[in-house]
Amino acid sequence: MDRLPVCECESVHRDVVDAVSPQLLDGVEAIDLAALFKLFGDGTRVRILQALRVHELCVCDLACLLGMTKSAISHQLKALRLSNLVKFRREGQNVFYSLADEHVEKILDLGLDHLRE
Amino acid sequence: MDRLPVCECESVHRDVVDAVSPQLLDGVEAIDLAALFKLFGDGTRVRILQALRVHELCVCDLACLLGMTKSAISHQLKALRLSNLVKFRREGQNVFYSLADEHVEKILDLGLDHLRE
DNA sequence: CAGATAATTGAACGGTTGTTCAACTATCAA
DNA sequence: TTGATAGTTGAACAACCGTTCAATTATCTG
Repeated sequence: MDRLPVCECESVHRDVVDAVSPQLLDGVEAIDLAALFKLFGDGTRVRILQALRVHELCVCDLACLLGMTKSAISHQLKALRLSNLVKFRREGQNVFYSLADEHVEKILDLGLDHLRE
Repeated sequence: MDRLPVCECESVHRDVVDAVSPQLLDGVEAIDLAALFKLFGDGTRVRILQALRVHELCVCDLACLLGMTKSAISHQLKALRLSNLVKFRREGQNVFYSLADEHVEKILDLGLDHLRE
């Protein structure tokens, strides 16, 4: 992700480029935004998130629903947790997960809208 | 992405799981949705998309704006093109790219909203 | 036609990432 | 305390992904 001023082009549209340039996402913002969407970019994680829309669930329930090991689920939940996409509460031996806020649902809905045209 | 009925858990919450199960994304849907978000999950691609919100741009312009080679940009544009996130028109030696529809902008905005709390 | 620039493509390389496996912690019950 | 179950963690491995590089196609100009 270098920022070298590489520009081999002769016929760049200077006026347009100059107009767009200040509205670009800076490096940090682009990386943060990409990191957010990256979390939605995995089949297991979107299934987890979609399931949590319906009801809070423990790791066990999710493993059962998705037909995967608790370890695999737990690893993905950790990623979602670290980015504040899900929250959790412990109750005895169980840890129940739920969606952190309504942004998550809106993003899922927009994605589904796009797929279904 | 197997679908083996692996469930090591003894204390699954049957009622909840049975209620959530029919509302799960099926395998294909989850993969398609993840594939869509995966395209937003890269710093270069989100910068390209954000730039195209402002004005249509040729490969040359984008390479200049992002400080990257035309080859790298072109590879990413191909991915965006294949998933109908951008459209393009040729004009002489230039190929101008622009966003395919307003879904793309909405998704970017929701992501930015989330980052900025 | 030949030459120059814009853009695309495929192979290859290195870094990232998701799952598995084994070990570990935490909580409850006897 | 001991044993059982829920959940977490780290290492390792394979699969995936983004950039680079070189070669190729497309278009315009002289």
